[in-house]
Amino acid sequence: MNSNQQLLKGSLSVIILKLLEEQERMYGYEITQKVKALTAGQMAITEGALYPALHKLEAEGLLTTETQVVEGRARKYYSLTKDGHTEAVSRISELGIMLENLQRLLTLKPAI
Amino acid sequence: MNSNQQLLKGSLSVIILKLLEEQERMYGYEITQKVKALTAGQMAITEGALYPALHKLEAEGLLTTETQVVEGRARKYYSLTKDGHTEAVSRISELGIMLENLQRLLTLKPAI
DNA sequence: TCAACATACCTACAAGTCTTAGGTATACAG
DNA sequence: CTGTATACCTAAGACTTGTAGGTATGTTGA
Repeated sequence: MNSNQQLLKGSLSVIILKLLEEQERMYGYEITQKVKALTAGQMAITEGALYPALHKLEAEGLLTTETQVVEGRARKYYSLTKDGHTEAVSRISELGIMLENLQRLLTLKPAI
Repeated sequence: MNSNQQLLKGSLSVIILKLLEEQERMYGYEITQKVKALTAGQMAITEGALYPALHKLEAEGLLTTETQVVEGRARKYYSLTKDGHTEAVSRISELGIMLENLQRLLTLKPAI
């Protein structure tokens, strides 16, 4: 089970919020590709995790959607609401602190 | 729910393995205190998560235990087995990569 | 032509981890 | 003698994610 593509709990929704902070509108498939590209294929968001996460963020009022047909295929674009932006800033900062702490723990030197 | 003390899924067992890499023998309560100290109180391992995690690592053969009474109280010391050491090295490296990827994603600059 | 692959969405179920909320017991300080 | 720190533990539930499916269109190459 522990392929190195596994995500860390709680990070997915923050990643989504972060990507939407940097790019006004994104659709699901685009998000999976972007993450793959940005991590040189080392991280992969599964669709079974992504779509429910998107729907949850939408239900929480953090995202709005707009469906559009492009090249014969339907795309559902997501963007941040005002609340979404606020939450994004807050959650990104929290996760940042968490990552710093984890990195500090992992780079400990033995206290002889 | 989202107190900033939340852990990231999968990180707890790696933290345990890492601490035991740096310190031969540790007991549960000691681990909770060490993590609190090393992160300036920003991260707290709950006992409800820690003890099951320790038991699981032991069941997997990565840790061995030795109980000892100190100052009237029983302490259960955990240390790495040979397999535990191997797994520790591997999991620490994997989590490191994951943290790097997450940090890269979180520190993205907008691509105008 | 038609098979395979990329694009694009979705859900149900299971697996797994963590939090919450308890429990027991000893030592020590006020 | 009450509260706090130390020290262990478990059960139940919440929550997130992975697995494994499903549908459908467009493109590419054999």
